[in-house]
Amino acid sequence: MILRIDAESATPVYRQIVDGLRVALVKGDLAPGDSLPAVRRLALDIGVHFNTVAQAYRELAREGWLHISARGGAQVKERSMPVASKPEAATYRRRIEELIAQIQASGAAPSSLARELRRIAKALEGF
Amino acid sequence: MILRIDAESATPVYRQIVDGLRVALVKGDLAPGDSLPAVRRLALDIGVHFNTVAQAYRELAREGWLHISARGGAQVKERSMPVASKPEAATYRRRIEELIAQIQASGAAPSSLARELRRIAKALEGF
DNA sequence: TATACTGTACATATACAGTATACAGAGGTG
DNA sequence: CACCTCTGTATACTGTATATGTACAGTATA
Repeated sequence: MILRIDAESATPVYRQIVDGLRVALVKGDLAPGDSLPAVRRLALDIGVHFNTVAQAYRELAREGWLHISARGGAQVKERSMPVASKPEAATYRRRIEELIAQIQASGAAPSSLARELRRIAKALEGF
Repeated sequence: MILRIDAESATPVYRQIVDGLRVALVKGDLAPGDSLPAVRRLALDIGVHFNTVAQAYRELAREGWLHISARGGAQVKERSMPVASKPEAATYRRRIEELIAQIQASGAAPSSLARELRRIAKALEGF
């Protein structure tokens, strides 16, 4: 389980878990049918309380990614990608721009940043 | 002052203010020497307490964007872009991927998303 | 000095994050 | 069946973060 948690970060741990797992789910690294580690197991690995992991699992279940059961634990659902409303670009443009501005403000070179964005854009075309 | 606040959002208001202003600062819409609205004024406009705005201003001052004084209020500093350490792409790659995954999960079409990323990348080249 | 404007400081109410602990459900094994 | 062991859940509790109310201090101007 490749999942780095930054205890210093302002974003809460449970959301770091959600974010990290969601990336794996969207990319397909976690495929339908796959089992996730038990909450106590993952909690031990990343050094938090198991309830914090459980909260993250519940959030992903709420989003439709996981199916949680008493014995089987958390499993990736067959119907992975939720059937949400297709949002307009304007809806998420601001959020991307805010993140980019934040990264730029931290001193990242615009050219390097642009390269990274193109790389991700290219990867997206594969879908 | 174009600054939309979403009271429903999970991200706290003061950080929405910081994020929104930082975009304007990085883009240059807020240039060195410009004065920001008084805390009570902006607070009235967006419908929050002025202390919440003050907290946002202090955060941006801490980042080196603003100079705050008793009479002059908050002004954009000459030395806008902070002299931070140039972070490696790997440092922020994960954060971008997390945001993109989140947007994808909400149902955004990858092609539309890729187009948006390229647009931002192109804009970055201008710097 | 009086006034009117800036941002600041501090106490408070409330919500959120993380943990400890006890619990309930499901399946295996004596 | 009784028991054990594994799963996630529920509740209570502590500390932190957010937003506000109120009082204050600094600064320019009439």
